[in-house]
Amino acid sequence: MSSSKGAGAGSRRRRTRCRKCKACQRTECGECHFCKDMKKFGGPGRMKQSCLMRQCTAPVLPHTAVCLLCGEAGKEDTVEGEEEKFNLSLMECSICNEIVHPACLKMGKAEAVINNEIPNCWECPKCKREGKSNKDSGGDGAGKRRADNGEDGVRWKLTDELAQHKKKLLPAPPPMEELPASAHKRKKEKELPPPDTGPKKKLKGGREKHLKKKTKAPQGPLEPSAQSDKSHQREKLERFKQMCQMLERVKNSSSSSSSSDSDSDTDSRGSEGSKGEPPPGRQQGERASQAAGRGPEGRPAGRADRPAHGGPDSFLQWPLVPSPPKPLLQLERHVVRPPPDSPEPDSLPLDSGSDHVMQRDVWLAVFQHLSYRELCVCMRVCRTWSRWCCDKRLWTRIDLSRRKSITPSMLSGIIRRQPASLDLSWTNISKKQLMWLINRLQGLRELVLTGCSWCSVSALSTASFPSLRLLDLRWIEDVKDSHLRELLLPPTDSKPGQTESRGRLQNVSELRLSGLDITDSSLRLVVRHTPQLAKLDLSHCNHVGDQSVNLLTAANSPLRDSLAEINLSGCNRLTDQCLPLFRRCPRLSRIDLRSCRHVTPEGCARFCEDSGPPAPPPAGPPFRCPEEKLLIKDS
DNA sequence: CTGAACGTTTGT
DNA sequence: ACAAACGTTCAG
Repeated sequence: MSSSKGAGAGSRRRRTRCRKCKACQRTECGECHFCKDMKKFGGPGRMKQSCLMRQCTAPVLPHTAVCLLCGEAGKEDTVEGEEEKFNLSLMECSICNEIVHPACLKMGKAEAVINNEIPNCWECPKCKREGKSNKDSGGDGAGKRRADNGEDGVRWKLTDELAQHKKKLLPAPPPMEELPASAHKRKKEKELPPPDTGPKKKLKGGREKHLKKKTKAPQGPLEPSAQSDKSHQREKLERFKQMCQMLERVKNSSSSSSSSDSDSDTDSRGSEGSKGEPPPGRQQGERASQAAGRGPEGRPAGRADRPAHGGPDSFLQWPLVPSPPKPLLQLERHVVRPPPDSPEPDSLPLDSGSDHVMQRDVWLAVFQHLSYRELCVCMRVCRTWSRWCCDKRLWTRIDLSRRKSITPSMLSGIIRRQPASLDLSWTNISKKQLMWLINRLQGLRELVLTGCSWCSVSALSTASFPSLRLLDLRWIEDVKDSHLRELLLPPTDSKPGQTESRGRLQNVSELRLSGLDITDSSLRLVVRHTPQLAKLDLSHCNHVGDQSVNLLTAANSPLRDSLAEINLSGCNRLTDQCLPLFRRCPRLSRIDLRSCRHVTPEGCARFCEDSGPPAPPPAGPPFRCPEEKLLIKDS
């Protein structure tokens, strides 16, 4: 086969639509060459090209792209700073085609030339240092560089130059004859019942046209009509693209004060930024945001029924673009599919044609006793087993904690298995990955994100989790009150008539916030918006003090009745004064006050005395209050 | 050099 | 499994 595949030094990676630029949001014109070719417009469908009016102006790297050096995807949304985002984004070199994280390159980036017209595109320092350029191939010595130009940027299809360049660099691939015969023989033949042709329709069609041309343009002079036609089309296209880009630039400079002129990114979703999303980085942010969809909607509007509600849409609209607001369309990328049912088929087909006597349920009963590793082995046995072994009953807990990176295949693997409990702690999962996941795990009951960065965790603020019972946000970096607010408050877009004006964590019964710098203002929100809370972990929260306990246990706090366990270990602002407050909570059966410097064993002893039988000696860890209220305290 | 054709990748 | 469409090849 063509060697065009290997990850070898910079084989070309196909780019894909951004889905956000003006062009992407257009509908097909139905009139250009390519539209006319499409089956839907009555054409033969041979050209397989997108409508000229829809040529994306900022094509992005596909989701499957990974860094050549470290093998990981773009991670720009795991960090905050502009520069860090850049360093962790994937950049594709327009010369050597390699895709890398700038951070993974050992060399300084000073020499690199960033192409502002195309997301995630640069001339890498390596190529620059070696003095390579993609112009030298063109034969026209006019050494125009790609980054400055207007034109090259507009023509994002690098095909011409790069193709030639490639031809030069790589030895021509073996001719690999495709006999014309083999060329026709394709599966689609059956779908092509064109009136006049037999088995050779393709060929014929092609030739027909060419013939036509020939007859029309005998030779010498280029046929004027066709020629001008084409150039006209192309001109139109280029003008259109330029316009798109200008629009985007204008928008960016006006909507974001960011210095970077490159943000083709802020484009369509710019207006949504009003929701308090962290500002996207530079053009690279494009990729992330497109993937993430950045739906501001609390709920990732399933495509199923989007009642044509008028109001709330307005804030989604695109300020500069008169065309009908389509942004919602993009959310379709996050369509929430129902978790797969028990994987088909019901029985195991044998080579003989009959079915194995043991049916799926029986096999599942067997599989249930296997470790995850063994299950994975079974999945390689046959197709049917591969499906069965993904049954969500076999994968109720998936633990990916401390994985160096979360790869696309892991993500899809998770979705296939629909776990009830997912542990992603101490991973560098990115926001877009997390968003992608949670929108597809509507049955998730436990989510552990200990030690992730808020940049990523903020993905939670864009979805709702009706099934979630346990949320673990311990030791997340950089969490501010405003962040938690975003997470805890009900989605602002909840419709007036909707009963669902409730918080996202409505049904959460266990919340772990250990190690966060949250203040009472966040706790108030917790009180209000997690009414089912039975277990609360606030250990090592520096700002938690007696007043916090007062809040949690106040008469108007729903938690007063729901709380069963509270962990306050390491909260050094707490004093003995908080102890009596716990008596307000009838269900409270476990209070962890270890390592609370200002809570004294004596105080604890008094507390226990008051609430019951004799106190134990006030020393020697752990100190336990021998009552149904279990108070844990060290010396 | 151009554009039709098409294998192949990408996303759903 | 399928639809869309990217990038390359090759006839003209």
